[in-house]
Amino acid sequence: MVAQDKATDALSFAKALADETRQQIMQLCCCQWLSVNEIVSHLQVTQPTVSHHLAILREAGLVEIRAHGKHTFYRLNQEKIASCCGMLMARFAPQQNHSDKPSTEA
Amino acid sequence: MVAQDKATDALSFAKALADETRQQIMQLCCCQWLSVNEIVSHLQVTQPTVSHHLAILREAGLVEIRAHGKHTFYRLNQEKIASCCGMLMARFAPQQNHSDKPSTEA
DNA sequence: TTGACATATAGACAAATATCGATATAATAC
DNA sequence: GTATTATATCGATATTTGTCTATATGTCAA
Repeated sequence: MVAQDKATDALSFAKALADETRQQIMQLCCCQWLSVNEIVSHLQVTQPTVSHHLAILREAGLVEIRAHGKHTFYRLNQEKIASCCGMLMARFAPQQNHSDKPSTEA
Repeated sequence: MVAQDKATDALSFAKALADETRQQIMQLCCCQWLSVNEIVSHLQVTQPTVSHHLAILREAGLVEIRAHGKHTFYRLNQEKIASCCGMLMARFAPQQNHSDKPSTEA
């Protein structure tokens, strides 16, 4: 597995999060394994749409997958979420001094 | 100032981050005040495009603004970034036990 | 006031994407 | 085997969004 650079990680993480339906899916399968149909039954979109969003979350590494007979179970990858949030903070909210005024102040 | 609900915050934060040009802008004005033209000079897009992205970052509360004569200076709001990242983690990566197997396991 | 400069806004257009219905794939049940 | 169920993929479409040019707004200098 080749590590992506930080910028790519930050972008793909943000893009994966940037949809309301995907955030709803993430809320649903946070802390529990759910099959695709179980997820569909909680939302107002069709099964293909849910599969599409799950594919995006999967490619971003934000969900774990487990096949079990006819069913495929998904669960949110909370560790990945935590590490991506930490990466975002390190990238955009470093804890260091910053000036309080524009440098070109009169 | 009316507080948005968590879901709205999480979505607008993610959407604001979900563009490469905006992330470049955020990198540039992290820890320093920059005028719009200074930002433009570092990027490969036009001034109106930068203004457009700054408006999106502004609406999400991710940048601070300071007018100074003809110039308008922007700086990344690192505290907001940190709080939004914390909110995302609380929402999608709560530190609690979760089962290791699908509940419907045979 | 006029002109130059800095930024924002408006409108058009193209690219990306969220959604759907239809269908393919795969596993189980009969 | 066929039928049924669960999920993924395909192709079309509508919406969103990023970008541009043109222009408006606002500030400063002469």
